[in-house]
Amino acid sequence: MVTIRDVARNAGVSIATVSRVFNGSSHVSAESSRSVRAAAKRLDYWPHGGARSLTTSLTHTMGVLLPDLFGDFFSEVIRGIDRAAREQHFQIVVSSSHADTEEMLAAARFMQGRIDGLIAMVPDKGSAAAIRRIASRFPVILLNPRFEVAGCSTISIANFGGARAAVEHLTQLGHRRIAILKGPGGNVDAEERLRGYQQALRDAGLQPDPELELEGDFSQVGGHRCASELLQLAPRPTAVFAANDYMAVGLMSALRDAHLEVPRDFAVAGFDDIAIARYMNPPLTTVRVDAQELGQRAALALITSMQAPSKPSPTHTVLPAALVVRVSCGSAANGSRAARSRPRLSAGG
Amino acid sequence: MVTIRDVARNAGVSIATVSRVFNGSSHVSAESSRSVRAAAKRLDYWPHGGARSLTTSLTHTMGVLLPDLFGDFFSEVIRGIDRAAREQHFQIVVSSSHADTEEMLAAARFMQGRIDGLIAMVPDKGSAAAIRRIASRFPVILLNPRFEVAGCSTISIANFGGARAAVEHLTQLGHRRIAILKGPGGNVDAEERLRGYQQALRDAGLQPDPELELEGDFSQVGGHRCASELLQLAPRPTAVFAANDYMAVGLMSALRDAHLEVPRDFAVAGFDDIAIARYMNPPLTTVRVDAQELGQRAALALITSMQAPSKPSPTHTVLPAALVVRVSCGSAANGSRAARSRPRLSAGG
DNA sequence: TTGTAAGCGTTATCAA
DNA sequence: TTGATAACGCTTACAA
Repeated sequence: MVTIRDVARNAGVSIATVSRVFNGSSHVSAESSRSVRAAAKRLDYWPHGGARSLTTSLTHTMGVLLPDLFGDFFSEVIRGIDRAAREQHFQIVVSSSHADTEEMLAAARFMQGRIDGLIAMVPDKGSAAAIRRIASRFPVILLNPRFEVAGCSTISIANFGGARAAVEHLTQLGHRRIAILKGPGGNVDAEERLRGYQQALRDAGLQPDPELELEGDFSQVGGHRCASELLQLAPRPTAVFAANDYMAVGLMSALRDAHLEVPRDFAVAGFDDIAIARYMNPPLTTVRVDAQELGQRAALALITSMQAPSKPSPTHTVLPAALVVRVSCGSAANGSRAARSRPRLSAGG
Repeated sequence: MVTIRDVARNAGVSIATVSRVFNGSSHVSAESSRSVRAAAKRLDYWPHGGARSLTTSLTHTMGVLLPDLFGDFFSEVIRGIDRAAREQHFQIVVSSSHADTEEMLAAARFMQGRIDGLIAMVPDKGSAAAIRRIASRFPVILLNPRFEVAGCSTISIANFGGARAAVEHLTQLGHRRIAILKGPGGNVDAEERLRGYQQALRDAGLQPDPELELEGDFSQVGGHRCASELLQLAPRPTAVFAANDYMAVGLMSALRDAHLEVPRDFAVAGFDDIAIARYMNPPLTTVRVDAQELGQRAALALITSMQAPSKPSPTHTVLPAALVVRVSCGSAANGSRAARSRPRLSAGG
């Protein structure tokens, strides 16, 4: 390995001078600068990032803790983080799928001394104490948090508002018996979307009915599985709100297998607006969430808070979730030809 | 920040002893060990990873260089890497979307001293020299490479064989005029799949026709856009092989808009077997590629090569791509009711 | 079994 | 403008 010492020797200067050249110090003669650069090029010298950050205690790296990396949503979040990070000349170290709090803590521990700050998405409430411990060591930005952590900025998605808008769309189309495919138990997003669903029902003078709340798991397979359960309900619902698009995809496929037609026999709405939603058959009415922006904002917030001279007071951002009306909910319940509702935005959570 | 020195002082021992306790050295008395652990707990001591790896010159981290992070494929690759890495107690630092070779090189340079090895996916041939430079500093595993780099192990996907199998499926169904939606120019995967398509045609005694090779870009929008071009071809093709599933999705959506039915009016085959392929309407016949395994194998290969006492000779693995027959290609060309071909595997590249 | 001290490859503080 | 040299937080001979 070529070190700063080799370059110094080769250029006939001290290591301090080499360091100065590479860090853009102005107090270097043109002559020295030239010979240092020449030597570095000759030797193909690459500075050792680890050593550098040991002295500066700046790593120019941010950690990312996610529950999983599966599917459009997480990949878009990471993409957003990566994009914003690169623009600010930051790298990211990613760690996901922690079986339990202990494993998550181990990952964070490992990052100690390798990152300047952390972006964490922790859907599990039991990890609050762990996050607090982590947040006492470096700046932490929380994504869609279930809990408050003193001093941590948060960025969330308007799960409640988005779900409410989707279900309101269904009630306005005349549907009275609307089922929901819930997300996995204990998941914040799932719970908030369920709340939004229930609120929209109440807003329409309907009573939430536990029988209509089907257990899902955010997966296509899960959505597919729910279909039979759905079809056994009596009287049969006329509409379904799937708490995410993957479940809607699975459900619609199962309905097709059962020779049921969407939206004629069932209105179906989803959540997330995954890339293929608009290309589905029929195109899926869903709630758009900008996962990439979630990541981007988090990265920017983190960099801001790391570069702040004193610990800034935390901010809490909620990204809007907008209803996107396509075809899968049809125009009106039970085939009656009511006016088709227009696309509308739901601004808050 | 609590350092090893604080723990030593608090426990009444030297820093060497603290270090020994944390590194599981046997030459420590039970008494010392106990008091060190107690002190560490009291102070909530977390070792500084960067400092540790400076002395050991082991970072327990691997770098990942990808062209992008968009879509199912890359997210599954990262997921596979992350999974295998965690099992071996490795972390990953990710960097993607490098506009040019210079930017990619900068990312690798930045990683110097922070990683033990690198997994790189570089679809651009012009980066060969850069990769060679990188590979001279630490072990590099190449994913789907376009070029050879001395000493680098590679893991690829059977693009050629998979595409050939898909198109062979179409010819066996009786199709004679088969178009292809090509991937972006300069992309290895795209080029290999095109080669496979052409070979399958020749195998069936058909002459590849440039007119039938439509320019695509691996995106849904691109697939959608190709539809009109496709429909203007005279005589009109009866089948289309899309070089990836996203384009197939966009194409099928456009065909639907044009009141054309798949597979009745067009047989459509894709490549990748993305998560929703089986749930599409109609379910998509495609070529399955295990992106996660690609990542997993790469991580394992990297760890193996890093831990080898001497530089091991490079290996070149090709992951099979298996044809998955669903509905989108129908049973026989032009509505004739030929026997439906069975799912079959294509083993090689 | 323990402690002292010499690194690891940098940056940063002094004098010169 | 330069060069010694002391950090940075840790591991690891080597001595005791």
